[in-house]
Amino acid sequence: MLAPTNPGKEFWVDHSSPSVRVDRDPAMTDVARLAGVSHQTVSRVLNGHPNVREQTRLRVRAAIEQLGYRPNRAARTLATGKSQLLGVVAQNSTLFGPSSLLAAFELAAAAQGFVVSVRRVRVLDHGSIAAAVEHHREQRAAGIVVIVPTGAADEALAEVPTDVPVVAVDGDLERDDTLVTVDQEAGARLATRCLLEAGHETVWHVSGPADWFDAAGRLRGWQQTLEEVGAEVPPVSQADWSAASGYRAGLMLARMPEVTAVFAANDHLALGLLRAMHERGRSVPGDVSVVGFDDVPEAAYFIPPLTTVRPDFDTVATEALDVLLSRISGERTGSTRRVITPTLVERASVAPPPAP
Amino acid sequence: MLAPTNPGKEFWVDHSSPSVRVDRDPAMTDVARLAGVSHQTVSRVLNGHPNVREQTRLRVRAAIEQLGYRPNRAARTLATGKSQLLGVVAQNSTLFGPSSLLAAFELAAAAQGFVVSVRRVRVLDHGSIAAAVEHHREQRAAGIVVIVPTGAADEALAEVPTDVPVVAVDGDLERDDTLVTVDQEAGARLATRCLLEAGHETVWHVSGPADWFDAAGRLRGWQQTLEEVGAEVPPVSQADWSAASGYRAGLMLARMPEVTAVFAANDHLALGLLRAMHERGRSVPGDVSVVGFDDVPEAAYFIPPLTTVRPDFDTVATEALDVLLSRISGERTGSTRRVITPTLVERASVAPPPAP
DNA sequence: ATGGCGCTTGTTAGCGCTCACTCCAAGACA
DNA sequence: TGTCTTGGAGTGAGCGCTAACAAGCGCCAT
Repeated sequence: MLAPTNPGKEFWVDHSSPSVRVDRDPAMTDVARLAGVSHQTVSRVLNGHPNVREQTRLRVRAAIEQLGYRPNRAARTLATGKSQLLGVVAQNSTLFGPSSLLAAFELAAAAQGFVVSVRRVRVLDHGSIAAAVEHHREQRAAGIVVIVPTGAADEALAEVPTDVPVVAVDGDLERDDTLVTVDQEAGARLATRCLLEAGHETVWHVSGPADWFDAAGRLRGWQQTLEEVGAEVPPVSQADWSAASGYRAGLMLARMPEVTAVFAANDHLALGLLRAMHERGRSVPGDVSVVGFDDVPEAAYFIPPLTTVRPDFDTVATEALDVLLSRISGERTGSTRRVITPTLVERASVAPPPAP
Repeated sequence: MLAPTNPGKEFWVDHSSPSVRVDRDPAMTDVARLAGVSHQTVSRVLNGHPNVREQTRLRVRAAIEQLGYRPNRAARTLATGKSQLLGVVAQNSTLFGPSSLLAAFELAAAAQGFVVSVRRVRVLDHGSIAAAVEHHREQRAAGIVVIVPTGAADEALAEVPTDVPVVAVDGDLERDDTLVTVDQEAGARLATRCLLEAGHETVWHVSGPADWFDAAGRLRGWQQTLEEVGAEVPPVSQADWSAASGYRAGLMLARMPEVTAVFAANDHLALGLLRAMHERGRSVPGDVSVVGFDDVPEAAYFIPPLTTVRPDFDTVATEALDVLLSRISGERTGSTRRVITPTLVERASVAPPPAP
């Protein structure tokens, strides 16, 4: 029985020499045949197994090269039960923070030989998060990173089965036991203190959405700093993260002469604020000082250049990867929290208050 | 031989009733056993095959539910030779355009049941692009999207083997035969004409990096429009995409009183430009009018609000997906180019030139 | 009766890889 | 000389799924 049993699946043409497989990608057995070894030896070469004679190794490598062979990941995943796949769940946003984080994570993961699959959710509700995580579990992802900036997202995460390593980013320090995040409170403290030290009696705050941990943390840090020095805590302007809402808040604040210092929960809010002040004839930093948060690349070119707080998203990403990988390898099992401390970037939007 | 031959691989505990698999995720055969059917029937239910009795279908679904069964994608990929995986090659940037594109693509692909794996490259050189594409081929990606904004990237793409569908985004209209891109020239024409129609004698241009197709297209559109109306074509200020370089260009332009209208190749350049003008005491739009490109969310809150060109990245993404999927299914084979026309968003940074 | 057809279901053979084995030859040591 | 070890290779089973085929059933036309 040398002839193929199924003529429709003839892979080898026997009139050419050497035989050339047609119709499909070369597999390990094809390499083995060409190199005159068994498929197992090919596997050993591919996986860097030590007990292979140098000469054999070279023959196998040559055969791989000649055939243009590429290992089939699906087969490997099936055989080992492990994948080299890392899942990420992120919200559908082009906000600077999340984008930077994602890019840095993808780069770091690729450097470690992992494939990253990103699943975006339109809204941060329970069902969406759960579905996205489920999706990655179906792919047999080795580990999952979930960006959970709101309480609702965090609650969804709490119910995820624990048979696959999961690390939360931007989550709740009180709740998530495996978490990497920026120290929002520390950042807010930096911003607030910077304004107080410039001589302002107190600092006003334009806050991000109340259900975001980032916003809540920045609010807390701001409030605590004021209370520590015995400064009056003015009412908070609620906003979302957009320049538009910063502008609206700014329009109100511009009318109040007692407002001389404002800490905006992010740089885009600060941008809106700057424009409102400008329109209302209040000079920044002459009349009003402003500090932002995020250090977007453009912040240095706002009018005036914005003093802001810079969270190191690269570090957040690499730490998240580090924690995830060590959980995957099983060497870390308890709760692991990493909190990245941001730094203050001083530019030209802060000055002493105007003389009364 | 009822006892397992290998005691180390005992999956079934026979003292409980019904048998419960331990140690591994449930597989199709487990569902089949519980439902009292063959695994093939389970497969048919999962794949929506028509010829399954309703009662059987329900029994299978109940068993799936009870066991918490999730199909193993790796096994399916191996068996079918096809994956539901779409690879994306993108540069490591947090620029607004690429980020939006990526997010929109991921969302659209997920809606179609595809998994998206993103591979970032640090630099857009030949080797990096080739390696990233190769990586996706090794994953047996069903199709690949490559964002190729520069000539070097495009050259690398030209050498990619064609056994997997590839669509280029942001590439060269002259070269790539499967391409989705924004009509940069049309956008630039819109911007330039808008300034000319406001009464300016000519329009200056701050250009993006020369090796980017986007930058080259915008430059061409600008130049052609000026030539069409017989306006003088002033020298171009070369820049990269950053606000910093826009600022530097702006500093020069601010010193030249004959400059009354500037078209910046993107919004960030325009932002830097605005600050330079502001610092040098040239009012926008009183003395100088400015138009940008991209319509970043903050553009409406620049000082003054920026008139700009808006490319619809969502459409680019969905078109790219559409082209890719139709190539994967084999229904489209020839060259397919889709060019998305941008629109002008008029705000407050354009006005007639100052009276001489 | 007999054959054929449509519907439903089961059986079997892979997909390409890894893992746990076995096998063999060449030394080391008693 | 016999036995044990060790490096280098091969063999066979099986990961969980799909595709192709076969088989059983009831129904109709012959």
